[in-house]
Amino acid sequence: MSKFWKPGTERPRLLDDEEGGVLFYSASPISSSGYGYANMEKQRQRLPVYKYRTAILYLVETHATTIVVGETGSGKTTQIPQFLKEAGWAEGGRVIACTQPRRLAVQSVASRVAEEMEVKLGEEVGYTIRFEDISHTDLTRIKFLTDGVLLREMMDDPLLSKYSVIMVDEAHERSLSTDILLGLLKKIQRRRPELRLVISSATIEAKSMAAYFSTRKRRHGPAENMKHGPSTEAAILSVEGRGFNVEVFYLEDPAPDYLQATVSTVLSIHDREPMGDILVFLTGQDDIDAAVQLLLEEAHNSRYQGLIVLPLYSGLPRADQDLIFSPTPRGKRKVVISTNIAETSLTLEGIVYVVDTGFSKQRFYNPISDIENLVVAPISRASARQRAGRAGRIRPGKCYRLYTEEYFLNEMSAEGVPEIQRSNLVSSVIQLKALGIDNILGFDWPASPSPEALIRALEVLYSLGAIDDDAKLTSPAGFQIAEIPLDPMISKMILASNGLGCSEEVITIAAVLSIQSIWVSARGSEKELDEAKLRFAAAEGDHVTFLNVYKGFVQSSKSAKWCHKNFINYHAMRKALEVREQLRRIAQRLGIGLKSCEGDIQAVRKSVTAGFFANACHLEPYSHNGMYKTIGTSQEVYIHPSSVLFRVNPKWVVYNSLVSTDRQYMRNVISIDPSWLTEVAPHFYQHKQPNPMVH
DNA sequence: TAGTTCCAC
Repeated sequence: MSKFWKPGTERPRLLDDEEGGVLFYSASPISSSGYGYANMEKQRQRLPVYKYRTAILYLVETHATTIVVGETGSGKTTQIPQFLKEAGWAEGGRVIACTQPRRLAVQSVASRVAEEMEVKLGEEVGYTIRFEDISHTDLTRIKFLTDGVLLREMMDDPLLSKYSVIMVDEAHERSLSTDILLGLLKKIQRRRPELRLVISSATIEAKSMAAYFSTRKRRHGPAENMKHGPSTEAAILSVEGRGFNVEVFYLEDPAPDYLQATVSTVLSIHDREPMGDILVFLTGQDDIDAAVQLLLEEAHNSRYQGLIVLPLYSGLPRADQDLIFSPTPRGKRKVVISTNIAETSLTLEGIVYVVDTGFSKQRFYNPISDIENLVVAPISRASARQRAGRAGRIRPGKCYRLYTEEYFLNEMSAEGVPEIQRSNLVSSVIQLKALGIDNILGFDWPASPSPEALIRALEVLYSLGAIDDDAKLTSPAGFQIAEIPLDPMISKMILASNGLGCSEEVITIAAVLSIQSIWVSARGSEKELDEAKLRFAAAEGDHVTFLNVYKGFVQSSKSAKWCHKNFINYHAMRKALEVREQLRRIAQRLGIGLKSCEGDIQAVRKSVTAGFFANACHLEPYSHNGMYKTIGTSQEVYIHPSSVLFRVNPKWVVYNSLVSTDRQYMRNVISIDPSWLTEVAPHFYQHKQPNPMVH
């Protein structure tokens, strides 16, 4: 039995014990199915946000920016856009926008609001996400969209002039596109004082967010301007949520092995606590598979019968993910072992117990080495609170934190590092350039990225020919690269394929590169996967292999069965088709004629080189273990074992990306002729001539 | 012979 915690021996803690933030109210819940007699309007009135209707409308009327602090279940996302519409903010052809970081949220919130307003989705209430525009130019008054889509809309309409109010939801998550959007909206406000912003944020961030939106440069215009316009001080309004109390327990002493602590805590809950499902937060597939294995072994023990153990992570095949949502049979207890996908992206009903290991995998970017790393790191207090909240959705719950209270209060950071400070910024910088933001280093960000990361991004864009000596977008290349919604290196590859007569093929490659993985990696069938890969493997490398897979998929009439037989992820292939179709349309708009090279693979390889010349590597002479060195910085790198070129080790290669584990591994590799480097990127290689005589 | 949280245009 676990020696890490003792039920009943610790003082129960409510979640509002730190920093004075009231996080969960124990008001009685309302499920949408629980009140058969209540009509939609009555349900709306029961939401906590309803009693703030007048206050919200007053603040939006009188303030340029209103920050609404609201916890899960407050109803802010579905109700505030409706309040605004009812108050007239959508009159005169104007539109109310509400952004979300995730596609799924956009879809579900939009259909909920259309239902409440009793209108057809896509007319008065609509939504837009990538690949799906369910909105109507003339009819739609409330529009839900991802923040990425709204950023794209700015390319056509930089002042977002059709919107009267823009609500940015989940701003506390500090995703890359949310932060860029906030920075741009602040700029737009200066030009459009009539625009209103509503920003939904979590408790702790609210003040710094308000300060960000309140600092306004003094204008030289007449004072009357300020008198008649809305206040430029951001208003803050707090709305309680409607979760249940969640009791939080901490370890008395730090756990030496969080995997073991997880297993014993789960078994202990199963042993002593009333029925209710358990959600465990671990870091990645490896940990999760190991924990599932350990628990399944225990489940054979008769004491622990009745445990249904399920893994959950994004790479899991769809059918396995769906098991999570099947109802728990009577007398059984479901244990879901998940990555942080269950923290925000997926909501599981029926969870009463949460086990929080205090770690997650996080991306970190080093602008000096230009390498993005995925590392296991401690979560923030905000994340810990979010995880705990997952236990309080259907009734009062319990959260077991596998770390000490002292650690939580004194060691954990209050907030995570915003994504913009952890990422490669090449895509973001070109997007800002395309919107006319010339002074990238002076841009007023909600959280400033490091100057090194910005400079590195500018360097990459310069080497791609996307910006000139004055750091201005070049015409037409820079504008075209910005227009294509992909990594600029991939966009450059597509542009180059035009002149080389292989745009058909290169667009396919670009589509496949932009999705996670087209292979099915089921545990225990690695050998079969490798065999399947060999059926498609091309001597030139992974990019050409993708072309073979795509061809086979199309020849099979896009069959799911064919995919299954060949260890190919059917859903990934469907997505690749969608991306390909979008790229085809954009290419046509840019005047890139669709042409097939009819098997002239050298043209394809040259196009890849034209985008990824900066990732060129050569095999170390006399290397026995396949060690390569990068041309630019002479870093040691190796071909990833999942590549078809693994152990083939051509002398010269370019790679799509690096992953760092114990070594730096190149993923998606293609062999090249080094003379192409000076041919496709003379400006880049004129001072560092790759020497074809190395071998 | 390794193994990747998540999101998005």
